[in-house]
Amino acid sequence: MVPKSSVRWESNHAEPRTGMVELNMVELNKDQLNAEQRAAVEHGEGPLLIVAGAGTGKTHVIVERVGYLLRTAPGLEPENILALTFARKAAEEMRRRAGEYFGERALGCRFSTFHAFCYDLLREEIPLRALDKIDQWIFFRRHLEELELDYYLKVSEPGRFLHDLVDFCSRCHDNLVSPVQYSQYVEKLAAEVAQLAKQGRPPGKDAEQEIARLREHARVYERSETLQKQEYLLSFGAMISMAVSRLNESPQLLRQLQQRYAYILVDEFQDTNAAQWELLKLLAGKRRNVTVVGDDYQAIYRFRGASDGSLEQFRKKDFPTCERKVLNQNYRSTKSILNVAHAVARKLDSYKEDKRLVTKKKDQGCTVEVWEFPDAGQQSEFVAQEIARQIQAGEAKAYSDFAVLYRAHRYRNRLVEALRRREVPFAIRNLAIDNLPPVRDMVACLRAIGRPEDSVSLARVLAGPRWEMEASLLWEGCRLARERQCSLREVVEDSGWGGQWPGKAKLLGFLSRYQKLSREQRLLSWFPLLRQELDLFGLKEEGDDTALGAFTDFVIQWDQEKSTAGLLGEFLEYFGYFEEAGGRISLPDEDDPAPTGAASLGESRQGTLWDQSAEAESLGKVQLMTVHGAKGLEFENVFVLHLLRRAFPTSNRRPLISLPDALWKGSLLEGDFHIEEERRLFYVALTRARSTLTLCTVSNKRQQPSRFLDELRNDQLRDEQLREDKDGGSEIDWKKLSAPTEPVLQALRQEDTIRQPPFSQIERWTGAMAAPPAGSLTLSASGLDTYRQCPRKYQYSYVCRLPVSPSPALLFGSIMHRAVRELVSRLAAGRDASNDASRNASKKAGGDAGREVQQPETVEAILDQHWSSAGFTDPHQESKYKEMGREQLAGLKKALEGQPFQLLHQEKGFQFSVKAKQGGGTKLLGRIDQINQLAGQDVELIEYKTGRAQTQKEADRSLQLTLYALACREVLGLKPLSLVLYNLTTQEGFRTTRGPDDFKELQGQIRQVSRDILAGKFPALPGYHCRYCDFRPICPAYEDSRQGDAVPG
DNA sequence: TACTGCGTAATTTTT
DNA sequence: TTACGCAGTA
Repeated sequence: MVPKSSVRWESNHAEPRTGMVELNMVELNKDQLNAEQRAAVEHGEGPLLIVAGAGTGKTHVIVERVGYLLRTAPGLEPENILALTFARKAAEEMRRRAGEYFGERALGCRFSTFHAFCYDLLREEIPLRALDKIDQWIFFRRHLEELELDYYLKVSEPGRFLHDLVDFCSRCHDNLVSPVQYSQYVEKLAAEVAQLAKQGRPPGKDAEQEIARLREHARVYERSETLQKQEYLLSFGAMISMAVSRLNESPQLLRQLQQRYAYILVDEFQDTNAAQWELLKLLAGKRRNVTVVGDDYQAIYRFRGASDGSLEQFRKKDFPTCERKVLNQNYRSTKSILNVAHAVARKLDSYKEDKRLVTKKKDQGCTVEVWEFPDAGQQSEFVAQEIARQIQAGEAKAYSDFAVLYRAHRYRNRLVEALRRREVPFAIRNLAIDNLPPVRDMVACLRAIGRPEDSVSLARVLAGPRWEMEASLLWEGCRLARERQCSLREVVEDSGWGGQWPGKAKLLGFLSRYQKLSREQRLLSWFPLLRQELDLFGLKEEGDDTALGAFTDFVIQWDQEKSTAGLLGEFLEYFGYFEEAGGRISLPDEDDPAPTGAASLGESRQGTLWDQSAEAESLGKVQLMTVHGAKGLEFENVFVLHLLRRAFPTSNRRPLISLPDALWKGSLLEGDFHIEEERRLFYVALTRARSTLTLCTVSNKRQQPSRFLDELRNDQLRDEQLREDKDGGSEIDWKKLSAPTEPVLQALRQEDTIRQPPFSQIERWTGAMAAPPAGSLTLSASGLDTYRQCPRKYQYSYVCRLPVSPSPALLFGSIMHRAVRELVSRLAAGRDASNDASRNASKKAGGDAGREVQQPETVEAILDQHWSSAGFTDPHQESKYKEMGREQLAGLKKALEGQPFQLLHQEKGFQFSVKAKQGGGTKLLGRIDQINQLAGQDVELIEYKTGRAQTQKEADRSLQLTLYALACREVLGLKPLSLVLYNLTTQEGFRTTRGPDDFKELQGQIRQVSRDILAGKFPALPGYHCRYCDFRPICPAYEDSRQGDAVPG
């Protein structure tokens, strides 16, 4: 892994750099252009396509061409040059270099991203505000009712499909499909379907449903666009498409721009989408002085709308007269690395022989290594160990010479732990700070102030040392709140409670002081004060400032750009949606100017998470980032982590709502385009390395190496056999770590003991609640289920008894249970005595009472009688639920009408004990919805479900049903011959049975769970269910430990 | 060649 | 919760 000779290009960097990663080719002096580069730079008029492979000086050529044009084009002023790219940083970097090479005059050129260019263009006319994806989600969520969702509405989770809808709209913009055009497309289809029906070929229900679904897309797109326009909001996609519209509508403006921008240059052209492409053609006008630079192999952004084959299209379709220049002299990587990269490129559809990269480095460089590990833990340990070793041995000079790349952020966590253990400094690009303890403390504090009913957040706050509360008192308060069915806050405010608690007055004063402020003043006016006060709590640790600074910026931005009155309540609503939409707050880069008034608030973002001595500082930090994040960067030594099946390449996930082919501009996606894109991503990863490249993978029973590695190995074998093309084969050293090395073993041994992230105080307090008093354990079916899903959730809910407000879905369920009970009892009564089943039914309907029960007014009346709005916060959601309730009740009635039944019990409570082998027993509690008599002691149990329709399999496996059947036999002395799980959503009942073996198994499970509970075993079992868990604000599984610093630059 | 059932894992990001 | 890939079957 040691470079045989350390070829260093950065002669102007005598000292090791600290963290700062330069874009490639900075090192080349402007006069050092090779022949191809020079030809590209000195191209005259007309369209020019520069196909520039990785490390061939792409950006350098653009900047040089800007300089060349300024020097040579007669009468050309800087403002006549427009240089466009995609990332803000890339645009800034171009501008910086142009200034550096050609002086101040060059700064007069326009260096911009496509988005910024369009945004500015549109804002010249109307003041607009940009909406990112998350904010667009929130916008949709707030206007849910106006969108009139039907197919895409899930009542229990109204935001469920909003990302899909937002993505769909965005794809329309990318392809310049307007709401009208989409609607026309749908109506044309609808007409065709209708035509078929006329011809006596009924299209079937599927087609009708499909049309309805498409119409819903059209409606959402049209409505959301109208609403956004009304509020002067602009999504990313709309920036481009609206700019194109504006240019089309205003020939004068277009002419003006065409005259102004005599030369247009585009970097990373392979990432353009149809809309950007159209914009470019418009701006280029008749002069067509467009220079585009790109590399098909590095097109990795099709998932966000970039069209396929932009470079080919440029040449073949729109600018057939263009000149094509290929840059293939690579200044970055060793020959070994390029050989491996070539082996990958060769497999691409867009492969072109003339693009083959040729290294300018003189020696071969060291062999590329592929390491296979028995598990992911050892993989991370190895990488961390290897980096530490190379620094210690002097094989590498600085930590900042290392980069570790991964496909997705989540593969980073283990590595972070491993690096930290070895005290290797590292920096993470795009680090989200949302789940860091100080930020969570702050959010909990804001919620405790603004939402008195939020007991979970208050509990987190109360655990802070400042309030001098004992853990036992907190849990006593929680238990009391549950008993009184009130919030923790109400208990705390009760003057008769907590007399022995010294900090009580201080806490109440604190809460009421900020509550008053929060109702009267903008959040921003008192937020710094709160932050300062929290600093005094004694919880502050190193690095907290950095994270809290980023959160402060987030609040500032919200206040200045997104809020109306700026009050806390509005912020909490916004933030709740922000979290639900999956929003992340990232650390800002240190070289960015503070976007808002952070400095004026006395903030500092300079704090680092690592207290480094000056000596350590000079070694920089290992760079951790995703492969996407690494595009455009280069590093001396690159590790690529986790090259596994299903991890890299990932498995394909196509969008839920796709734009029809007929509306897709640009070439259609053909073949296995997902694998193609992943392969290009792999290519990008490989070509980041200058001297050493190490690929890591894992192989065991469940995990297998990536197919990309298989391909490399097969290629190598084939080449060795053929020996025809000495340079063609990838020379890779395949290594396998079968037995962990001693340092790795040591580290793994340490893992359990050291891995104690600085969780919030409440985590320690929860430990005090470990064991409930022995011998008095009571379990319900839901308690049992909860423990099995996540023991920690059980602890919060049943042991600590933290009060939580029931979710709308739960409220609906309990209302429906009561309503169903009434309906069933009326139906049963109606059958027995066919007179007064319904007082509300009109007499005019006449006939027997059984029919009277079917009158819709009765359903309405029953539902109204049991409905309570308490707990529903969203009126639209409530009315949707009520609508569902009506349908479900009506459906049930209809279903029951056809099936006579003998009602024996309703809501029948039970209680019995399961004896433990030693010590006391466990008391089981529950209530059975309905018991019908079949014959004699034979009965049928019915359990109603209002949520997602359960399946036969779920009925067969349901613990709840087993428990009820057992109770039925043990307590009621009845024989449960049949158990029915009845779905009110589908009016489908699944019938199942339980036998002695099932009861035995259940009792065994109950004993096991009881033992674990009494032993205080409450590990958190994180999973998808965390999304819906009330205890997220205090759960350690949801809390990141502090991580590395943000990458500057 | 489809279908069905189970186990596993849930991207990447532009002002 | 859901959707995909893989293995086993009609």
